[in-house]
Amino acid sequence: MNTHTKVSTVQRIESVLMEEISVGELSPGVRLDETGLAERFGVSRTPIREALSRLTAQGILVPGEKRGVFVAEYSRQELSQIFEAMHEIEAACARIVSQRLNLLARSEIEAAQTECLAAAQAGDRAGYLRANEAFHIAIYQATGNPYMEEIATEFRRRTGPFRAKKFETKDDLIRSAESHQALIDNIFSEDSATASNGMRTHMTESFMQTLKVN
Amino acid sequence: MNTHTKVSTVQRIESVLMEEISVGELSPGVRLDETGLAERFGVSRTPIREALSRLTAQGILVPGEKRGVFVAEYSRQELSQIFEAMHEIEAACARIVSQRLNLLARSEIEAAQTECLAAAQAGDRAGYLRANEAFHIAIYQATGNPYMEEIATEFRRRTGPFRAKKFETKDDLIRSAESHQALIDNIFSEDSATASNGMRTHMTESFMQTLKVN
DNA sequence: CGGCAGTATTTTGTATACAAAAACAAAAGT
DNA sequence: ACTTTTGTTTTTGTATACAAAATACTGCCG
Repeated sequence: MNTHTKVSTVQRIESVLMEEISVGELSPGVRLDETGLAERFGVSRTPIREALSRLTAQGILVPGEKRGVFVAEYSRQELSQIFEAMHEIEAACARIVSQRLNLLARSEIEAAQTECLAAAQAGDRAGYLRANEAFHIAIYQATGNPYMEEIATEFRRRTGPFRAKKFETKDDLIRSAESHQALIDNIFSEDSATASNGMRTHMTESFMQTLKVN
Repeated sequence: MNTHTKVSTVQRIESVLMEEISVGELSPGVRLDETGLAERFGVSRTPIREALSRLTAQGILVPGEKRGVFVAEYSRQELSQIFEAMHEIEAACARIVSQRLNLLARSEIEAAQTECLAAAQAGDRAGYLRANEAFHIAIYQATGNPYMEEIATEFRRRTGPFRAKKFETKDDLIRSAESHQALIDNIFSEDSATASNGMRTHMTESFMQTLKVN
């Protein structure tokens, strides 16, 4: 449960499942099976149960009414509510960043945007998904507040499988990468209202596009 | 793990520990002991381990470097960062409520405030702590967004033991309850900027007072 | 053919056992 | 007296066993 240098079986299982969920390999609504996973990972049920229990404690999995655990799924309304909360967090992050931007954080955001543009120009979808996440995470880290980062990242993870569906064509990637520039300009404007409103605009567009493909 | 009508041993243990942590009975930094808890609850180590693991997954407990789990504690700086994040969430909640306040939510907030005033006038500290939490939770629920409610409640839980220390005398209770009135006026003003700025003022005062006693 | 009861199977929650790692205490060496 | 080594105890992580609950399947009856 608490090894620092050696990753415990529980941690390993938890990480693998989390990754599969966040990239959509394990789709919302899918049932996870203790004994099947025990065979898959070559361990007893004990660490499987612990990993599954930890993931339910984090809301990533949800228990069935009587039995079974399932990958959390969201209705259209729930997704709207999640986006609303995410919208507020992202706007707050943008405001905080605009008020305390330092050279290092600024260069990290710009480097992340450079990666986004490169992946988009190359039509590399998987690379773009990664670069897009890294771009947003650079903004959260620029807040200098790990708790803001943690919440924002958690919302990103929850919406990840749904947002990913809006990136299909090379044009989709390019359009998204280019929209980051306006966002950066707003955040770097040193005006907190401009920064948070710029992020609100960006998140509203993201939400509208996500609704279209889900 | 997922019984709806019957509370499992794991859930029971988790709830009891969570409650003890949030009221400060289990202080930050205290070590929790599997075998001691197994004796205390009259069960084997298995459900204890699962409950402890779930609480570490939620950040409520933290693993030691090599062994043991401890109630999470926060430095002054960490507490500041948590308050900053909490401040943003609470301001966002106030803004959302001011934009969509309905009669039921309004009456629930006012009823919660009535309870606060009564507990304060009676000098009932424990009652006031409960009523104060219920007041803020009524605001979160008035957002109509369970995700906003969830995050805000989580921050309240994290800061609970620290905030509780500022309520010692009857005067402390009365002052706090009276400060809610300004907050309510701002939220009910139907102006979202007034609502969020009112909440920012309230949270800033709460933070300053909390720093004084911690 | 549909519904019900009984049986078999699967899933879940927990207890217990075992082995490895970490911590502590005592003894031996310098 | 201090340090190192060895032995003992405690803690941790996992496997296995057991019992209870839930579900699926089959056969019988109206």
